Amino acid sequence: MTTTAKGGAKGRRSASRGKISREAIVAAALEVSDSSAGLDAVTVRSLATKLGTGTMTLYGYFRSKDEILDAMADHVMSGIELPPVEDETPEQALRAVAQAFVKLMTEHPSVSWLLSSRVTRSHASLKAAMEDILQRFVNTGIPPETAVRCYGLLIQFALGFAAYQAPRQWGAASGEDGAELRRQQQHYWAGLPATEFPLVVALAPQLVLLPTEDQFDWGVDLLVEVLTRALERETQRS
Amino acid sequence: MTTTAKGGAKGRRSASRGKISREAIVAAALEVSDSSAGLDAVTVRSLATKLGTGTMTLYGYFRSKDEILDAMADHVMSGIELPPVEDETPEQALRAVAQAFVKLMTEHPSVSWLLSSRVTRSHASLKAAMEDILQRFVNTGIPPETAVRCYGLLIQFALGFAAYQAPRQWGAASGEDGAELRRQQQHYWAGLPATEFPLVVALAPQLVLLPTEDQFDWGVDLLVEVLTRALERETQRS
DNA sequence: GGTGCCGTCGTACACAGTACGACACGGAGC
DNA sequence: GCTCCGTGTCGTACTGTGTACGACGGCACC
Repeated sequence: MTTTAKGGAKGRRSASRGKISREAIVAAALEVSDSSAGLDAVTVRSLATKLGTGTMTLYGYFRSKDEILDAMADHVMSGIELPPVEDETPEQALRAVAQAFVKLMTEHPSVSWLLSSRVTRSHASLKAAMEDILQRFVNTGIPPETAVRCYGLLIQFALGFAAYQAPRQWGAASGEDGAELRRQQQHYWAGLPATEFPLVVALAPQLVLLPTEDQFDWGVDLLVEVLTRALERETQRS
Repeated sequence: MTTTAKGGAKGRRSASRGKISREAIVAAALEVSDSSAGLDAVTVRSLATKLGTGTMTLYGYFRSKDEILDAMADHVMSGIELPPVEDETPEQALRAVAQAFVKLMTEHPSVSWLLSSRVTRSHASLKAAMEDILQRFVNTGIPPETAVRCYGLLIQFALGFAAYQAPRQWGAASGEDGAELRRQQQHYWAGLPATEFPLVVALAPQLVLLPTEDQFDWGVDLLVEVLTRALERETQRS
């Protein structure tokens, strides 16, 4: 390490005085971002006042705000709950991982944004999750190279879904509920000139349903099916 | 319209004096965000100086910076190039749309972020594209409701892929090239303790390839295959 | 009882978006 | 012709952001 890095080290001697800690900061940040105002409300100052400290105190625990965001992604990712591994078929494994991901996303909607920019960034629990998931896939007989691709595809799908869904939830949290928001959106689409946008107008009810659980399940079903099929072909060829 | 909205109207009498216009602003913004510095570099002040005007002048053409970002997404989306429609199978249509999307994303990498938060936002060319794509799907015999789901799934996949890939490209643009970046990342993964992360270490070469064109094609192939299969089942059941 | 170290945080700076109001100009009316 | 006004331009300033600097104060150790 080139810099002295006295501050960010994890070793900090048991939080000497205050009840403030890395964990407390991350918890506060997640609380803020998940409730109402979204990621934008996560501000160094807002976190500081929420924790009852000065702004600059936080910089004793993190070198920058970006590091706080990383820690948030890290923390959320570490909370991924995979059902215990027992004898699994590839299909079961794929589905379990997909569902665990989407659970994560719906619990921390705002963090999907973080993750989509930070999955590649390397941190402890993130890596651990990656290892776990890959291991799980390989255990079911999926060839390692294919396991990587499955991993990528599933994450990508889950992230895309969450990112697509998140704005609605934010809107919902900041006032009206999701159903009302959908209703408005539907009327907007339905209100377009039918001669110009016949399909959009006709399919308005379906369009607003795009970011629903149903849609996600549909996608997962499809993905799992095709992945398992591809796997079968692969294994039986070799 | 409740407000007077004298400024933002499109009608502005032919840009009276300067060569500045809505289009010029959007073009400058895209130029900035696509080159080197990414979306963060798109700043009202930076755009103004790039256009040789005062900062506040831009607010005569857009009501807020957010509106500029919307216009960027709008413009990019309007540039989507779908091959001419002729007799298509559902599979061909799905593939064509997927490829058009990813082409868009790779041409304007930074904008994938915009789109993933703004696809649902309703603007002219965005809607037009949606209508076009839906129409195309329906023309090949895909039932309208399923067409909507295919649309959602493909967009989601493309956005997820682009978002996953974009950070690398940014990094690449701001100094080293992509290959070098991948090499570093690979060594990072390979350098983890092998006892703790055996699979990550072993699969480092594959992991860095995740955000590659190949990976995208693989995903598209899978998606298209499974969608067409689902379609066949659906049509033959009814 | 010093003495030094380290966590805390008040202050300040650069930069973001944007509201307000002054300025300058081109055309309409006399 | 000059005046007046609408409209496009933009200088200034306000709020809010992330963060560097340096002063303060309490604890452990000699």
